[in-house]
Parts: sequence; C-alpha cells; structure tokens
Amino acid sequence: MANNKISMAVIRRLPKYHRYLRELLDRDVKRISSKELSDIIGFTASQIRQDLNNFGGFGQQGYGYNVEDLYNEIGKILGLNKKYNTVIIGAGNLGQALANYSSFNRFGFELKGIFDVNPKIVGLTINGIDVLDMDTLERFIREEEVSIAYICTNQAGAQEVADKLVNCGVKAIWNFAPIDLKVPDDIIVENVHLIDNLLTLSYFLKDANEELEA
Amino acid sequence: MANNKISMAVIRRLPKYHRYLRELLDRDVKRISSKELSDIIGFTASQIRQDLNNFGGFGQQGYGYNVEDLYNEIGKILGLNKKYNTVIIGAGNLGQALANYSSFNRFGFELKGIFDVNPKIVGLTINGIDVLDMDTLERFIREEEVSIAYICTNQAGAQEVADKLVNCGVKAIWNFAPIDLKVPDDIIVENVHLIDNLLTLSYFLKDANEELEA
DNA sequence: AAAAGATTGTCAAGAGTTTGACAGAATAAA
DNA sequence: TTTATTCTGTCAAACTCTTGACAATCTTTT
Repeated sequence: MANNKISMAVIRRLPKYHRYLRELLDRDVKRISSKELSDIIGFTASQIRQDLNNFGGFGQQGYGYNVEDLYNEIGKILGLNKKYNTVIIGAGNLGQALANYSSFNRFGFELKGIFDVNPKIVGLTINGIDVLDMDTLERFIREEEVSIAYICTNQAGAQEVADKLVNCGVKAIWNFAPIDLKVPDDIIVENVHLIDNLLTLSYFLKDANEELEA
Repeated sequence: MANNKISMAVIRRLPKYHRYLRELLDRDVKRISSKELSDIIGFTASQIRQDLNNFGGFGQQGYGYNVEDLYNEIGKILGLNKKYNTVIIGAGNLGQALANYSSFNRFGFELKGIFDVNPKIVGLTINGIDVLDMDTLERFIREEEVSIAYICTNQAGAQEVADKLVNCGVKAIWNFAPIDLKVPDDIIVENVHLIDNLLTLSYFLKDANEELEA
C-alpha cells in the first residue's frame, strides 16, 4: 500500500468508491470489474483501475475485484478502522442537525460533547449528549482526547474558536462557517461552504437560462 | 462578457472571489490589485487575472480592479441579480436548519414552502414558513413557480422526490441526501455529500498520523 | 510635460489529470 | 487439457489547469 503522493483528485473520489461498494455489498454482489463499476459510478474504467492502483493491486486479471475486500481496503485507506472523538462547537440549528446524525458514529466518529456560548442552550441534551459551556471547552478536549471538532458557529466566532481548538491539541476541523480559517499547516481543515455551493448552482442555472434564450 | 466554455475549476472559484470581495467592500477598500488579492485569497495573482479574464477585462493597467465593480460583476456572473423561488423537501433537522438560514434569502433565493411526509411535522411553522404535506408538492411548485428545490430527505426517499420535482418543472436541485440522483441532462444538481467530506477529512488525518509514525 | 512605477491581459511553458491501448495473466469454456 | 475470453496493471498520449514572463498601457511622481 504505497502512500507516496496520492493526488487530490484521487483522494476526493475515494469516498464515492466507498459508498458505491457498500451498496454493492448490501446487494450481495461478490465481484465487480472496472467496466461494470464504471457503468454505475460514472468514472471511466481506466480511471477506476488507475485510481485503485495507487494503493496496490486489489484486482485480479480475468476476474475483476472482490467487492468485500475492496470495500474493506478503501475503508482502511480512508482511516475508517480508527476511532476518533469529536465535539460540535455551536449548538444552533446546524450543530443540532449534525448531533442527530447517527451515520458519523457508524464510521467511527464518536461525538463526545456539544458546546455553545448561549446560556439558554447550555444544559440541554441533544441526542443524548449534553450541551456544555464554551468555558469548559479546553479542559474537555484534553481530558476526552478529542481530535476532530465540527465548527458550527457563525462567521464572527469561527476563527477565535479555531485558535482555541488548535491550542488544546485538536488535529482536524470540519468547518461549516463561511470563512477560510487560518490554522497551522499540520492542522487538517475540511470546509463545507454551503453558500459557495449554492452560488455555484446559481451560476449553472443562469447559464442554462441564457443558453435557452440564445 | 464571453460565456463560452468556462472551466469547472474557474466556476468553483467564483463564489470565493465573491465572498472576499464583499469583505473588502465592507472594509471600504476601493481598489485592489491581483497581487494584493492573491495575498488574502490564496490563489496566485496570475490565476486571478486569468480567471477574471474569462469574463472580460474588469481591470485597468497600472491601477488594478475596482472592488465594487468587480463584486457586482461577479454577482451578475453568478446570477445573483435574479430571484428564484425555492422549497425544502424534508423538514428534519437539516431541513429546519436550512429553513432558518436567512443568508440564502439575501442572495435572492426565496423560500416558499417546506414539505414533509410526517403528519406530526406537517402544520408546523418554521421561520415563518408552513410545513406542508408532500401530497400538495406538485401543485404548489407549479403555482408558486418554484425553480430550485433543496432535498433534505433521507437516502431512501431522495430519488423518488427528485423524479417528482423534475416532473413538475423544477430546474435545479440542491441535494443533501447521500446518493447520486439520476435526472435528465438539463436539470442542474449540486450535491452536498457530508459523509464524503468527512471521509476525506478522515483520510488526511490518517495520512498525517502515519507520517508522524514513519 | 516627461519620466518612473505599477499592474493588467495574454501567451507559452510546465504541471497535473484523464483516457485509450495493449501485453500479460487469470478465468471460463470447449 | 487446451483454447478462447476476460480483465487487470501500466504506459504513453491527449487533455486540462496553473504558473511565470513580459509587452502594452495606465497611474503617479517629479
């Protein structure tokens, strides 16, 4: 499993492979060729073979790929054999929505705490997890060995929260605030910029309308 | 404003330009050079000039770009001068969270209705919008001239909902269900696959840990 | 009014990504 | 057992995207 310099394009496709393979597994499909997978996942067969080969020869000539093995291998590549403790910062609508998602737990991301500054929200229980005061964040993170934090605050508070998190040893941030956080190089940040996404949709919609008019 | 074949890479950067330019505008910055913008946005100055030039010469040699003009131009390119009516399908946690976001309205996406199958939820009011029964979806969309739908159902229901939406004339779908929807070519789909995003984060986290060990 | 400085738009080179082709190896059929 | 078929892993070509370089041109200073 050579780990040297996998390209971003490949990495971003891995979760999709994982998702489709789980589906095949659920349907009790035992083997699949790159051609068949191509038909359902929409990447070219060549790309699929090239992608998978970045991590080792999982396939067999004349046979294809064993679905279960490949699913497990990609799971390992994605680090899903590890367990991580997580916290949510900001118990607004989005924070609460994420707290109620059980699928994250299934993949090994265990939610340990939810934090908020609003005294009206602190003390509530969401999906069995207590909402705690932001003042207790730093001790909690160290004690519970939290390595991933989901930032669900508004834009104004996000950078300050990120600084705190980095300071007490959080390794990765899943950021939902509409801002690009400034963090040290070794901290992993994955952004979900909803507005950016919606504006992209808007671009294509405008574009489609203009083509109709032309 | 030539509209011929803008590359995906450029399109996905446009919302970020828009976001940073709004920030500059809020700080009353009047002009900016590609070099200065490069420093704050993190793209190379060359890329910025090349990106913007896809849509016309907005800059002036020796001066740079007028912040307000550029902000407005990019807004127009993104279609933000248009107004669109939207609905949310699925009034679970995520649907409710989106219903409470006022920023979408500010960009011209007006939420007209929220739909759900659960009789316990139907009849509620979220952020001033009634939750309606799914049975009334199709008439509502036609009557209110809805062109964008946000799918916030679970995976199981998403494709059926998408089929209905397409059938009654919705032009674009913002999909939050963890599935790749099958829709006709002229329907615009923008996905927010949260799990995919979290698994990508997981990959980088594992990768960083392994490098420490090595 | 002229000279110096700044900055764009554009081109071509460089880097990264995707695709098609095919030898070689395994499976399946005869 | 032999032959035909399937299908991977890999290479190189084609394509796409990013970067650096610089002439042209506008702004600012003298």
